[in-house]
Amino acid sequence: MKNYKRYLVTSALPYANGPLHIGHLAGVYVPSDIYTRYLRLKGEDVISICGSDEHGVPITLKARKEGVTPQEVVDRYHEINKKAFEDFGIAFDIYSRTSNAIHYETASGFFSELYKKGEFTEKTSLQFYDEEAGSFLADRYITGTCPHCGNENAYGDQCEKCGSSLSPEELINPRSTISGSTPVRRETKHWYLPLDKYEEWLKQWILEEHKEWKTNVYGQCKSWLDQGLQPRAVSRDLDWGVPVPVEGAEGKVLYVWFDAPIGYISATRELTPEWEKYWKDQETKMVHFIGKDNIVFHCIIFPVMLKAMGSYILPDNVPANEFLNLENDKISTSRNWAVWLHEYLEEFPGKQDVLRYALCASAPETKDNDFTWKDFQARNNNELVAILGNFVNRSLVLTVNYYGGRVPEPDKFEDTDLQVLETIKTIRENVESNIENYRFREALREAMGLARLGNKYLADAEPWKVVKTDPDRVRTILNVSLQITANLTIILEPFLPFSMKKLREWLGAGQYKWTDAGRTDLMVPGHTVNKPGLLFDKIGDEEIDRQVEKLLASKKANEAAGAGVKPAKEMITFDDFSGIDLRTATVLEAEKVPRTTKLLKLKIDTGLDVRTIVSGIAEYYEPNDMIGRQISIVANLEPRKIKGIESQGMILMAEDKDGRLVLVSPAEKVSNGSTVK
RNA sequence: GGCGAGAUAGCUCAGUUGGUUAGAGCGCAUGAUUCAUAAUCAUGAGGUCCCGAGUUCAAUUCUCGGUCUCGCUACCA
Repeated sequence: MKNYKRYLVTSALPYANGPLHIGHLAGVYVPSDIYTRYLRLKGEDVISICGSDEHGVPITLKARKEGVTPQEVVDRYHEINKKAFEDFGIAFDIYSRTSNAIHYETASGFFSELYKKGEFTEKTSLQFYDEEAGSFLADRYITGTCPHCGNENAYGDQCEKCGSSLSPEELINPRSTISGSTPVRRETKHWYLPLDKYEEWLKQWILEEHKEWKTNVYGQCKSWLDQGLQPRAVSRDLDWGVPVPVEGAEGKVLYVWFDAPIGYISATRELTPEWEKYWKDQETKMVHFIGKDNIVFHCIIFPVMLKAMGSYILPDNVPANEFLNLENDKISTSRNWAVWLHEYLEEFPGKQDVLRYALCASAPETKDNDFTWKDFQARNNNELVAILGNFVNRSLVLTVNYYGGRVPEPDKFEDTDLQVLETIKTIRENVESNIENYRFREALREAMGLARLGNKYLADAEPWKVVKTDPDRVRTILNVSLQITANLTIILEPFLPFSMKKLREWLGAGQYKWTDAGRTDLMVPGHTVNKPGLLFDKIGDEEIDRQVEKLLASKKANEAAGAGVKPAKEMITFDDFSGIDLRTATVLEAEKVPRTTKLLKLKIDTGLDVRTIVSGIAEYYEPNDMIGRQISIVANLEPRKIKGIESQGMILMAEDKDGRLVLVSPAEKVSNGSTVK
């Protein structure tokens, strides 16, 4: 393995449209912080970079909805998140943001340089502009008639019927799917990063040279590379973001996924004038900590950007984690199903390490994982309190009781003592190799093994008994216990920084280095230790129940507040209503549309005729369940081709807030073709 | 529907380049112990290693098919 001179650790930039929750922490920030703290403790030259990702469409939408500017939205969450990270002990060297000047300058410069080098493909096109919605339309927001097969509902990028690849301007009679209006053509120019040009290089770099990447990461990269890469637009028509620094590019900004990773670079520039040695020296090891949803950007797109620049280094590894669930349900910001970091910090003051421990111990490293408050409580009470806190307490209390807190001079080390002391080194090595391979769960388990070892040592040596017969022996036993305790402050420091600081204060110890772990003379005879407090407190059922209730309450509040219930539509006239021909009908045949998940093709008897309707209900109704059923339909809806099948009408369905669909049927059997009013 | 990842003790996870009794931590049971926040230590019980077929002397491990979970993607007037 290559020896590096310095490390550059990046953590995914949290998107500044909401507060941080435990999912972010477990997936990205706790691991990256452990890694960084470990490297610092080793005395490595390491910087840890993060910041708010503040551009992109969702933020402009949120701002519009709240009637404020995008800047106000990002200011709000940037402050909340920055403070929450600090209070939680995620020790970034800098937490920057992509709306600041240095980022604009960096991102702009990055683009310009690639532009000058001719790395971009430029494409001027007449793009469709929706005047009602006031924006350019992405390809898939446009439908129209396919020039090849005449399918009236081809998409801007592809015709689903004949399979041909299209560009929106080829469509005949285009329509905006946003407003339904006919879009106008406006000339617009965009720049594309030709990922395809780098395909062979990527294959070599990832598939051949980085077989050690995690299977989820490697597998997803392979899948992208096997499918073949397409040029990817790096600009967007939008007024929120870094302006494209090219003449004639007014009203265009850098695509947020081009913009955001450059944030790592601008944050580094903001941090240190020596930023280039972290980004451009082959002896720097760069590691990106991210969640699994970001793999393609950090493994394909950003590396291509860096490679195209020429002078930049590439990530050595991208340890992407899976997702964390909460109490058996997906974490959701909009449904308020989350444990918010800023709230946790208020409700569990001084317990940063407990959450750090719980999240690391069951981090979603290899598959999605579930966080439960019960597990959190058990981790605290049975592991932090019972194993770690207890051992520390035992050795310190005994020392205070027997020697007034003075570290005893050891008498004679017996085999058992030497074995225990020797094991510390083994544990250190195991923790080391696990951390360096991004296996933080296992590393933590190993590290806790030292506290277990301590408890066992005390139980076997029984100083409280021996003290009556052989006081000299007890001096050795407690000396060994104190050496174990001192070693704990080193080995657990990356995981539990707050508690280990406290423990070092009790020991009256200074700041050790990682390489001190394994030493058996950390506690010098004669040195005085302080009377200990409790390293961790038990967490009672009431506290846990309160959190669970809080979650359930937010679930109920959501329902009560009608979250997910769509706002009322505009008033219509009776004439408008009577223009809709609603009827009852009976399903005669039903089958799944091949190669789709949701679509059923139904043949129905409407009383007027027998016709075909395609409906997206396959996830809720089996074809067999549908046959013979009486349903309600819109009979005079303009026919539409779906997956090449003409759908002549629409089935009425009730859709609840979770998207579940239920048939709206007559309560009793009526004749087909009965009008519904 | 396509692609990727996962499925191993009650819970959270290791592991097996195919080979006799599949491991750890926590929980649970029993015993020991009292320096310690009823903490600790020892012992033990718990597993058709997702299902089916195939290859093999031998499969939890390899191959094929399927089921379920998650992500990306398609699609849902």
